Amino acid sequence: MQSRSPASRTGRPRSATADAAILAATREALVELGWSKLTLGDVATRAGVAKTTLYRRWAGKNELVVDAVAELFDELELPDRGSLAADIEGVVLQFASILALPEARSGLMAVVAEATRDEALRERIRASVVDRQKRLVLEGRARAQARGELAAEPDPASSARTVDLIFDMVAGAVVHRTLVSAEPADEEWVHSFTGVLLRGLAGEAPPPADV
Amino acid sequence: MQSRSPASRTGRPRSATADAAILAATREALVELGWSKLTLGDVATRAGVAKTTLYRRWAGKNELVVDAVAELFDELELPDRGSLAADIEGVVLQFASILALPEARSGLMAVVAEATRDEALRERIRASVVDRQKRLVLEGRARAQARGELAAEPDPASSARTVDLIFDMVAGAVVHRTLVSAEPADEEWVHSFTGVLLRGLAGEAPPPADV
Amino acid sequence: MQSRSPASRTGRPRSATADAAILAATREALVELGWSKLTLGDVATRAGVAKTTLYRRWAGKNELVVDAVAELFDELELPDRGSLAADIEGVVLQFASILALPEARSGLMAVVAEATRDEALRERIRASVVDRQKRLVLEGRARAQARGELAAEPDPASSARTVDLIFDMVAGAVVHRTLVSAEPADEEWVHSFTGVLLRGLAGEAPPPADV
Amino acid sequence: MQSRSPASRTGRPRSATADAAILAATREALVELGWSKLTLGDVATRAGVAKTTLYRRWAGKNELVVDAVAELFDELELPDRGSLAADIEGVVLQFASILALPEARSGLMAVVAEATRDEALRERIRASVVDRQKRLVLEGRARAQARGELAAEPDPASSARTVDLIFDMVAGAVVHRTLVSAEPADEEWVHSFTGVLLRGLAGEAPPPADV
DNA sequence: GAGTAAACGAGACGGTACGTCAAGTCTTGCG
DNA sequence: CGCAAGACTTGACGTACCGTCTCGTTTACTC
Repeated sequence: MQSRSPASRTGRPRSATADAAILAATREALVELGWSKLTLGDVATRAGVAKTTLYRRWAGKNELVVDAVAELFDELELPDRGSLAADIEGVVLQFASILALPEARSGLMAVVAEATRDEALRERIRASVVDRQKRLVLEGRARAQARGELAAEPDPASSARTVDLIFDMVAGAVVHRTLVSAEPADEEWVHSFTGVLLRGLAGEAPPPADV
Repeated sequence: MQSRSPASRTGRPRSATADAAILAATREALVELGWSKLTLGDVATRAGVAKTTLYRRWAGKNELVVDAVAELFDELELPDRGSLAADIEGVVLQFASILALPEARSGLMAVVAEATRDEALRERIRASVVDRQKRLVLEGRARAQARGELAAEPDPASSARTVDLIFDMVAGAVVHRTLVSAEPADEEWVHSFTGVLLRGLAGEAPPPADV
Repeated sequence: MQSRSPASRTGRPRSATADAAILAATREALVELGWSKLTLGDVATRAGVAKTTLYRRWAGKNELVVDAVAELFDELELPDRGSLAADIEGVVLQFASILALPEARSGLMAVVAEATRDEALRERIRASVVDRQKRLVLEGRARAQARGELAAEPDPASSARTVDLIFDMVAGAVVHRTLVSAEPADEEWVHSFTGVLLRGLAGEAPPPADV
Repeated sequence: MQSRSPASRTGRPRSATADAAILAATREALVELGWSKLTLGDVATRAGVAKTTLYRRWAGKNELVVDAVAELFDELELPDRGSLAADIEGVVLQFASILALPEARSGLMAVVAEATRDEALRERIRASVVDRQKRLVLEGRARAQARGELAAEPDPASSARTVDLIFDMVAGAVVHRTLVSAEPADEEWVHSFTGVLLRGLAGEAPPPADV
């Protein structure tokens, strides 16, 4: 999250509870106010903390919100449901349920938007949010290959590209459904989505003539 | 965009050039400053217009940026490339090229983020950005069905659901690739993406053993 | 009040009623809002007149208010009450009753304050407000000299100085009483004031021991 | 001037120098621009202070100017010149010399005008400007009574009324001479004024026939 | 268990932008 | 050309947060 120079061993140590209180207050404020009306002064007040304490730990609103939202993704995991399709549906539903939380909806897109002009922020998001999800894709694929549902990809570079592609497709679709179309990514939708993802558009409907 | 009561026929009419100047200035400022550092006062100055003139036409930053970005999507069209796959690749590339513009990158995600807490804004985005793209999906599908590449869907409700799903998948994947992964949605990527979209994950790689 | 070039004889003539309506609306606004919150746009609306019409006649707020307030002083006159003391009391009470009107209180001091930095405005005030009152002082003195209550002053320069002095004393005292001390200049006060003015401080109280 | 709750002992203390700089800047701006063109933003800039700092201490232009002008009256005092007439001339000259300052001319009338619609402002003016002067009248009268120039007034209520009357007459005359007539209240004028004030109009000229 | 160094709360500080308001000017079309 | 309507530029308003800076106070380590 944030670290102090290892040399500083003297003086009063930072309050551990303050960190937690600030992140909780940030999420609370995100729910009530949304990203754009969230102010650091207000967060500090909610957390029962002085503004300086907050600035001692985070550089600004962006960094703070990334950390606050990232904690929501801690619980993601991939239970083995027996088949690739079921595994995908499971993890997509988990992802969708997080995006349904107002604190995530408000904050996530906003920091992504900010990150278009801030490389460090983009890296922070990648490290604390994206990679945590991408790990599940890797895990799911390995499992599917073990089951024989997917062939092994020998070339590591091409393999990485495929993972990235799939991840962009999964995460992108859920995000777009949830935030842009503003419709719930419920079980029915996830099922349809998984169908297309696995079998393609053509395979979805009765098989085409030839192609 | 914005309209006045049709009854108001008296008084000095609004300057038509001002509108265009403001929207152009907004895009310019988006490129240089990005969403969060864009200020309406600065936009007004760039447009050679008073702040009040700007506020007379738009309620705030969000509405202004939506309109400014929406104009970028005016040029989208779907040339007939002969096959569904080629059509998809064509339109996805067009979409990706717009998202590659800095004025779109900076602004689009931000207004979407704002829209999570503002129904009217969400509707404005849908009307001026999303629907303009969704039309292409409809058109492409009709063409594919005419070619026999896709079967006709008799049930209109299910048909609409399918269009929405495909649209979320296409737009979401491109957006995620471009803004979150921060990698270019170039021809190679679009080709891979189209492959998965049409034939599914399983069909992408060399066919699996059995299943 | 204001004049147009005598050459302009063509075109639509100015509405005579507009002038009266504007001045009346100005006084109404002075009562309701006071000087500082009075706006020309509001006056125009109250008068049922366009702002341009107002600006065509007056240069600004100051000039307009002077004219609006000056009309209040039109009615001042000096009935012959038989003695200098009674005449003074009469005119002072008249003056006080005008200053008791909210439209005068609010506006008069404000334009005087503005006039400290605007020679033309000061002249306008002098012409339309001050001189109208000073005339009464002259008249009253002539009458008193005719009655033998005051000796004639042969030197015209010294005579003018005395009139100015008396006028400053009378007007100043009433204004200060009314606006700064914020107490009514009622009959009792006017009587005491007139006593001091005519007989002096020493003569006011029972005569001092010696001196 | 302005005070904070005595309990507030925490937090960064207010800068003492800022207060002085602001008041000085206010007087400077009054001289250069006059009341109506004085803006708080400009004052803040002149004082090298942020606008917020200014608003933290004063509610608005009126209060600020009253305090800035009030400081000019700090130096008023009443040296014993040996006779009532000489004392009066002395203090009136002092008062006139303050009113001759452009910072006082511009500001004082304007705040008085504002005070006609603002009880709190009127009280503030009374406390910081008027009472400071009225004290001198009281002192002068006591001294004159001690000298035997004036008889003691046994009734306290009537005594207070007399002081108020004299004060309105003195202050009103000087103000009117200076600001409305826009003539200097120089020694000659003050001498004439004192003559009338002490001996009355009748006593000023060669003694009238009878009365 | 005294000293010390950093964290802490409070809140003032210099800034920047906000969104609004009024001033005074400039088109419109109608009379 | 006068006039009502209303858009226009300009510039100040008073507010809200920003991120920084004192203050005086607390709290843990260290000697």
